[in-house]
Amino acid sequence: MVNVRRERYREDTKAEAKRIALEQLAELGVAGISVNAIAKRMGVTGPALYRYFKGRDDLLNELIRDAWRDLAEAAEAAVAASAGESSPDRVRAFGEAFRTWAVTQPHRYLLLFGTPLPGYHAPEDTVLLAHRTMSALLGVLPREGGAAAGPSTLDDQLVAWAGSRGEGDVPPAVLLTAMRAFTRLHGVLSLEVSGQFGPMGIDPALLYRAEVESLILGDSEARGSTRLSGPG
Amino acid sequence: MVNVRRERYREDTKAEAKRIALEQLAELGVAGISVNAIAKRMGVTGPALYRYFKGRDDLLNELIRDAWRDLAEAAEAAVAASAGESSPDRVRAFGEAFRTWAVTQPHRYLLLFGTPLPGYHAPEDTVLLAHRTMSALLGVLPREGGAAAGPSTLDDQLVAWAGSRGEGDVPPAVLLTAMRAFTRLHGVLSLEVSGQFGPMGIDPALLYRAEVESLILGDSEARGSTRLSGPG
DNA sequence: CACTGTTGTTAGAGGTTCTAACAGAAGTTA
DNA sequence: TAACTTCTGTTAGAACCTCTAACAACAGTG
Repeated sequence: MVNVRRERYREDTKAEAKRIALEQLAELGVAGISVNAIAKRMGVTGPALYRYFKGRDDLLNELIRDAWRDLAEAAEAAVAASAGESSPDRVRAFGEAFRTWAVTQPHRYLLLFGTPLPGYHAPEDTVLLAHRTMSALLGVLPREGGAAAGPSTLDDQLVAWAGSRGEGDVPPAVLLTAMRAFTRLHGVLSLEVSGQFGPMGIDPALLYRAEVESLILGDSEARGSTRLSGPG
Repeated sequence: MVNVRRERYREDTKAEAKRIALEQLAELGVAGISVNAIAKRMGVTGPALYRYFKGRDDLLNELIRDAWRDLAEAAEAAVAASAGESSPDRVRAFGEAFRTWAVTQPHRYLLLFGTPLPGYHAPEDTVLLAHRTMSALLGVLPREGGAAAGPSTLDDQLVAWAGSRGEGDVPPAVLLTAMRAFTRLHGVLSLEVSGQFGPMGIDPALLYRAEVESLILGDSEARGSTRLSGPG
């Protein structure tokens, strides 16, 4: 029998350290996460925490992995909750869940999508967790014809990527749509959580929803305002 | 006569410090920028540099301002060089310039669009420099009808923002197009420079160009693949 | 009871930002 | 030229940081 008691204590200690680290992250960003300060707040000396994390980077990597898992669960929950609804409504549900997750904890969103840690390379399990969010999005997109979607090179890359992730049956057109949906939503969210809209006095939620609708409508409203090349 | 000689020496010293800071930024990110290390590399002791920068944050703020100016100049150059061409071609030119600037110095792009420095609030002159890039984009978009573009609230905010920046004559439809163009391009670039496409094996340049074309075509190709709501 | 592994401690090396007090050089003015 | 002011550099030091090493105390096991 492996000492389950020690194991549990160890998990609790790590969890509390990460909880405090998230508070520091919210307050002063990644640079504000200090192993020493966490230890002090837990009532132990600095080096004690090095029994639980190989180093500061190890702690940060765990925070990143936790965040990816958390985001994936939020996306999957929204997708599951919208089961049976129309594809547009499910895309809206995904979009709302994605944005809510981001704006309620912008520091965690930035941990995933902001400036990467120097030298960071996502380990395989983290890549897998990150893919789950994309997979949730793929689940609510309609499966359309298998015609070529974009440049053949891009199509090939998309198919290869999906195949390596166990989604080999998704046609490239849908993969491309998912990818573009993701980059568009992220484009708004990224600028929002990094405060770029602040000085402009623009409500990013409206812009975000406009982008969601544009994806759903296939940008048909573009004929009215977004289209750059006129009829003449 | 104000001491022009000292002034020049002072500017040169600051410029060299910032040059080294950019090298550190490229190598180890913002966290790798050290006033002490810069001073050592310049052959002086650490505190000497505090005669030139109030503190580390002051140095970082200057790097940010420089980057915004540099980006604006790149965008303006592309727009100027494409004078006389069609609007779609000018949008392409802007898009290419924007992307080239970003991918040739990803650390600087991340300095502007990545995780913001904790507590950072852009001073007015920096906001102005940031706006110049957006202004360049506005310059290559076709001026279309003044019909309502998005939700009236958003339209109002866009008009108010443009008005405060001396672009009161740009109709909201064009402002909205510019804003959406910017978020879409940034969406791809952001994920590219933060390395998110790496594990996917996807070439972001192709995705980026697809987004540029989608803006130009008013997403008419959406009927083929991107549209989510089918005809039936 | 003895042994092993885990968890905590203190000490310390080497790094950081930044302030204070001081020395000397450069520029200005009488 | 001499005196004065300003600027630029120095060293010393406080207060933080990460992380390693050596040691003590504890928990669990044969």
